[in-house]
Amino acid sequence: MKPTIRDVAKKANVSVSTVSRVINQKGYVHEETKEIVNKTIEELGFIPNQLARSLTSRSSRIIGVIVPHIGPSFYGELLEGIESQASGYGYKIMFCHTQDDPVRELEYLKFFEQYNIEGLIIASNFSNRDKLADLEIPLITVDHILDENIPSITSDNVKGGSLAAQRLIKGGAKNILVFRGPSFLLTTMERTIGFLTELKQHKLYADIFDLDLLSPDAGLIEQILTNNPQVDSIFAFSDTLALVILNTLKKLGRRVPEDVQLIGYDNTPFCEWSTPSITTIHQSINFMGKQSFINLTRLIRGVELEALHDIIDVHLVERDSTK
Amino acid sequence: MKPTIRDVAKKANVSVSTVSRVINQKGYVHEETKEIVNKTIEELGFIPNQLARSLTSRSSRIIGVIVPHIGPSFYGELLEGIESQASGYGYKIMFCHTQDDPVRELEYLKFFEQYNIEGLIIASNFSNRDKLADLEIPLITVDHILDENIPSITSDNVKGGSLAAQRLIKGGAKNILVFRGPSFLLTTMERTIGFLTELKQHKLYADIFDLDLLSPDAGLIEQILTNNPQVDSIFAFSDTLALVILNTLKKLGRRVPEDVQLIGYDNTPFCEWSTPSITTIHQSINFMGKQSFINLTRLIRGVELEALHDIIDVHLVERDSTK
DNA sequence: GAAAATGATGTTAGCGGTTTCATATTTATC
DNA sequence: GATAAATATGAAACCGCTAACATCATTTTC
Repeated sequence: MKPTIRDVAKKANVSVSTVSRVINQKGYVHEETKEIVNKTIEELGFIPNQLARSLTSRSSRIIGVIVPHIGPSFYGELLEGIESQASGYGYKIMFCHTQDDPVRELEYLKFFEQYNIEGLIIASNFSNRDKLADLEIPLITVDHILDENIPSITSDNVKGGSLAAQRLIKGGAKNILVFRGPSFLLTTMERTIGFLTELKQHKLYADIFDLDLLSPDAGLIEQILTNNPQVDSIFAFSDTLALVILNTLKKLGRRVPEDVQLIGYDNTPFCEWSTPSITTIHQSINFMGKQSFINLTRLIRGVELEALHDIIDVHLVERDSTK
Repeated sequence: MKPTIRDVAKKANVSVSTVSRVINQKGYVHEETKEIVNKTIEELGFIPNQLARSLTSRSSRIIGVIVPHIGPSFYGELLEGIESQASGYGYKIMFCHTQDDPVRELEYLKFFEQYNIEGLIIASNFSNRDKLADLEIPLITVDHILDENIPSITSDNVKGGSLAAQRLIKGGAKNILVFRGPSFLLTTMERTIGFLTELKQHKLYADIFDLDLLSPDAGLIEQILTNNPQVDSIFAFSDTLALVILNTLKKLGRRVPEDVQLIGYDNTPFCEWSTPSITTIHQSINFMGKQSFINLTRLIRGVELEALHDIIDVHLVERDSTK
């Protein structure tokens, strides 16, 4: 049986409240007593039961994280960022992946409530927004903005789109194609706006196609590229997408970047390993994770946030797929 | 304030134990009473406090998962497999990533103990093995075998090595290079054994180099390949590695698969998108995650495992990088 | 129809901590 | 030296829930 605070108290010949004071470094405890208690804790290998502590203190030291999935790059890295920051603050994270299923969202929300989580980070496109309002726990969204009033950490997608446009224009873009993600995503819209605005200033425009960012339909891409023989510049909204496009271009005998320039998004490692390597927009995903946790702890402590919506900078990574 | 079981009891004009019986569907409750209680629960939006439940029932419904990191493919997918299975069983997972740091391992172990986790899945090469023995909670390792007596789920790495060898031999392999991971990993050793054993039967052998599987040193690879102009077949222990090798080969003007055949490992999505696409060994990572959770719940319930060490099958995925 | 079994419900003692309050001992203040 | 303030400790209530036990009504059994 695990030793409890009472075991420690008995062995150290003090009361449980004294032991509690020592553990929590709170209230008056004589230096000598403290030493005895600490020694006893050590001897017994006593580890306070966080579940019991949470019951009285009302702080579980657990935060919930909701992501749509984990497998491919983005969310895994985000999760890693959040977790590394959280552990430094003595918080544990409980995560779940909803696969964008509204029913699962609700299930998980209930789970989280049962465990008295102190805060919640949502990195998925949450459907049950009204339920969130009832939740009454600090909440922050990452990579999405669910509501004006819910604090968020997002990447500067407008700038990302803008940077991509600038780079393609610099390379002499005339006939431009955009392969973007689903249009209901905020990130998609923002990048599109940034990109098109920049083009407009140079009296350019682009044709836009909506695709799946993670497992793009290679056949569709081939068809689009075949139908657009004149294209000289492409902006893809994920590196994965860029990779498939690159491959298809090669297949069709178009040279990159000589015939067609290509820019991806995310700066995933394999951009560097393709031939040619892929120019891309770098997002500081890990940092976004860390920052979201930091802001969440502010909310938990009731400290005002510097900005309700925190926008993390992006930058262009020049490689060989642009002129 | 969140409603408690007492609030429900008072409003429904019953005792707390009756409410408890209704919640847990345990013991005798009159059908009518049950309905009243359920209705009251609904009205009040009562959600039982799992922390308090855990305190008495001694089951936290939390399991811990330790991975070295999450970012790139393998562990993210594993985590996703574990989580999807766990949530179906009403378990929540708490995870941490240790970055193979022994100090962090211990910190996390303590964290987990505080939360009375019911079981632990370790997917990292755990250093503090003696501490695990003290832990007294069900434990399972994935992708590693820490100890003869600790149940494990691993991939059939010997077969994986063997399959790769067979395929390369089929393609006429004569001069073979192996780019593997760090030799202290069990997976590395097993694949090596499987591969070399198969070669030996055909009176072949291979030169072996140890590299980093996730962020391989491209310069070193180029050097090795330059020093081995006669090489006609390469087995890389990760797809990432294979991709870098592929790229380097192209750079050196060697054709794949005509001059050099290449086989990767893992079957990550981008194998399909490179030119040529990469032949690889498929591991059922998600399934391993699920299976590890299922076996863990057996251990938690005290049910005998069918096999202490469960080995998950692998298979070859033929693509264009082999002859 | 009395004894035994079953159904339905309540009372209460924990689970392992925290925290308030009471009490006792020092130390500081005028 | 009396009073106030600071230090040190313990007893006990409580956090929200479960579960053992007690009680009483209703059936079943012979």
